[in-house]
Amino acid sequence: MTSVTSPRRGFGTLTSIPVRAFDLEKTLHSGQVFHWQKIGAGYIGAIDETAVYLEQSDRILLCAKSQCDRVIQYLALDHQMDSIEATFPRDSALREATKFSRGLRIVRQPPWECLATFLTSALKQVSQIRAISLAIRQSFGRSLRLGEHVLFSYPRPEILANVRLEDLTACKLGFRTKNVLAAARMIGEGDINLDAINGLPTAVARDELCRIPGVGPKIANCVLLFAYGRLEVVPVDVWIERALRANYFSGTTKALTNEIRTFSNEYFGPFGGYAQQYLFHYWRLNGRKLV
DNA sequence: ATCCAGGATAGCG
DNA sequence: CGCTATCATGGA
Repeated sequence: MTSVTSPRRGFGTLTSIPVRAFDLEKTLHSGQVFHWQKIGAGYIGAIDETAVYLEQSDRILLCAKSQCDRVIQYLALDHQMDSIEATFPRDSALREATKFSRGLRIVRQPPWECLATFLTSALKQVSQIRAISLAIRQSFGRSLRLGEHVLFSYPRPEILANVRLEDLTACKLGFRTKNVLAAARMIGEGDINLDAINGLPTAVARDELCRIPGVGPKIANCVLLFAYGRLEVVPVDVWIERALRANYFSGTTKALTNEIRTFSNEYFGPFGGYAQQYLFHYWRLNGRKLV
């Protein structure tokens, strides 16, 4: 970190963090977090209960000096991308996806908002997940001022546990409403301890998360990867399944979903979560061109 | 209009 | 165990 500072209208004095193999926009728009808003050359959003402004130009990331440590942690700027990518299997599909997605980081998201957000993600498009996240934040979150802007934190489980069903339904969660309420209550009552999951082996942590209604293997894996830093975990969604079918099972017409799941968490290695996210990002933006 | 979306689950055989 | 219908809602 350097002492270079730079003033930005309304966002106070910003500090420069040198970064490499990092792309802010890719990271914030890769289907991990859904609440960041583009403002001019930068982004505003909440990291937990703190309002943050972020702006990147080339190999410099700007943020408020007092928030540097938090930002570095959240954006996982400490990940050694060269070492991580060196562990990838060397096939052409992943190589292409890696070239396209380089700079994307797997963030360290607060567990509760990650869990709740992915509970709302089932059978929804990214744009709708985003709309739901913003609606829940605006309806029940804490308002945070940032210069002339107002943004909202994700409401704590104790808050959501006590909202009226119809008020949450108004956020367009559809059939997922009752699952979010149930999750908020389990955590509010201490039946599930999200902090304690940090200390559990991944398989045990996954079982624990799956006790929550609406959480199955895929959503549990998303939370393990995006909130608990289990970088070996590979969530398999419809996009990844398509990408894997097309690139690794092209001959076999009827590869079972189960086989694909088994394959994915053995083939991609100790940082399979990153490989998965690169493939997801590439495949989602480029359709089926990659074969 | 019809199909699909970063799935999970109860209910079948 | 494996398979299927179903769950709200909006976008393509």
